[in-house]
Amino acid sequence: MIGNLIEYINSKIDSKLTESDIDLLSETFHLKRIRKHQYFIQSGDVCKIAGFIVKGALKKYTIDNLGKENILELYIENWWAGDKESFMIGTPTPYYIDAYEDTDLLVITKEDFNNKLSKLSCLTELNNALTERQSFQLMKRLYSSQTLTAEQRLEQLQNTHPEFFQRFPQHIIASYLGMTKETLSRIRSNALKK
Amino acid sequence: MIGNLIEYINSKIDSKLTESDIDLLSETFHLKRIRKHQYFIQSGDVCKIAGFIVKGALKKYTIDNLGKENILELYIENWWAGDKESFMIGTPTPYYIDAYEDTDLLVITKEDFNNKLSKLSCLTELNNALTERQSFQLMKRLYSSQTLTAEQRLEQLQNTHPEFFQRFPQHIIASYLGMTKETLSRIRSNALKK
DNA sequence: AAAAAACGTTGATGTAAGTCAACGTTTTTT
DNA sequence: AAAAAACGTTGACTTACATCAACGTTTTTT
Repeated sequence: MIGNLIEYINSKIDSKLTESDIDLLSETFHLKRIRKHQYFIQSGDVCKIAGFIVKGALKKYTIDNLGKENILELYIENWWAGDKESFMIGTPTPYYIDAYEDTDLLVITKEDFNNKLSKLSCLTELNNALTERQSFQLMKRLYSSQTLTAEQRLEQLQNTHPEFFQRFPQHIIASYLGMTKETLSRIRSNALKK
Repeated sequence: MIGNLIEYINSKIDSKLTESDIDLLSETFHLKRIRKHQYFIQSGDVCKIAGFIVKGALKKYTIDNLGKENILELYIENWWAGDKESFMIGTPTPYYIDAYEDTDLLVITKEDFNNKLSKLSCLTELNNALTERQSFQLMKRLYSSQTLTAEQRLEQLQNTHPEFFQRFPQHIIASYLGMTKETLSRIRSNALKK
């Protein structure tokens, strides 16, 4: 289990993790299993853990006053799940995250993150790099959301994250793209006719 | 001029800048004046400088194939202007940034940022904190863009950034909010009738 | 194996917001 | 002071996409 995390970190940093780094990681991260449809976090929670996905798939969303899910992020293997703002600052999260497949996570508490992992400078750097990357991608998604048509947004997602289409059903993809499942279905059937 | 930057940094960090820190900053940042309508960066440029706004107002936007501006960010005093992705990674920017008012910036080159400022750990930390904050805000804007009506988005901006309404004309605010100037105008006149 | 739930599609209809165009007012330029 | 540009508003019309509803298929649960 922890092997996936080690491999992931090594692939993202310039140096390599030492034996003692790996020991530290092994005793700090814990396995958490979530079955399909179970929550990882719920709106109102303070997000006290962050999780690295070893296996499985999750979705992050809000629920509006009509009970409709608005999906904001999709997560699969080798991604981090959680609400970073709530985790870092300690504010209640407005989001839900639940498992779309049975999922294995390696989780870490805020305390361990602050106390134990701050010693691993490569991890702090990795965290910073990921935050930065996340912010670049959000900028692009915001731009797409404001300026592209539903059809263009679909095409873009097919280019940037083709794997999502293998893992999530169409109505979830549609919500992630900010459109209804009916619209997505019609776009696809029109595309076929061409 | 540099006083504004010092004051800004001191207000954002836990400690205070030392005399030698201030000397380093003074010799690293340079004043750049941009007159109204001039570009700070243009699409295709590699963004080699980042700028702290001492006085003035700028807008960041793309231009679509019909020549229409899509405004992504608005900047005023005490903000940083630039395309961070292009600045950090060295890729050509897809954005334009130009001055909406005559603007004074304190700018720093990528080389100086890497070589000189890496010595100031408080600045690296500030940079990381700002990136993180930026990413949280982009998440909220993405959510708003995908789920709120034009009217709700306007109301939200009036709460979060009332200052924009003093500094930018309505058609710029409208574009920033992802709607047309006509829609914004109609929303406001409807709101008045209530 | 049967029942229930989840999923995807299609048609009819509704609507929020965009487009186009004209016009008055304010600001900037010369 | 005159001309030009920028700005904001309003009306008529269009459109992309949402909503509502029904139905067939596939997957999951029991």
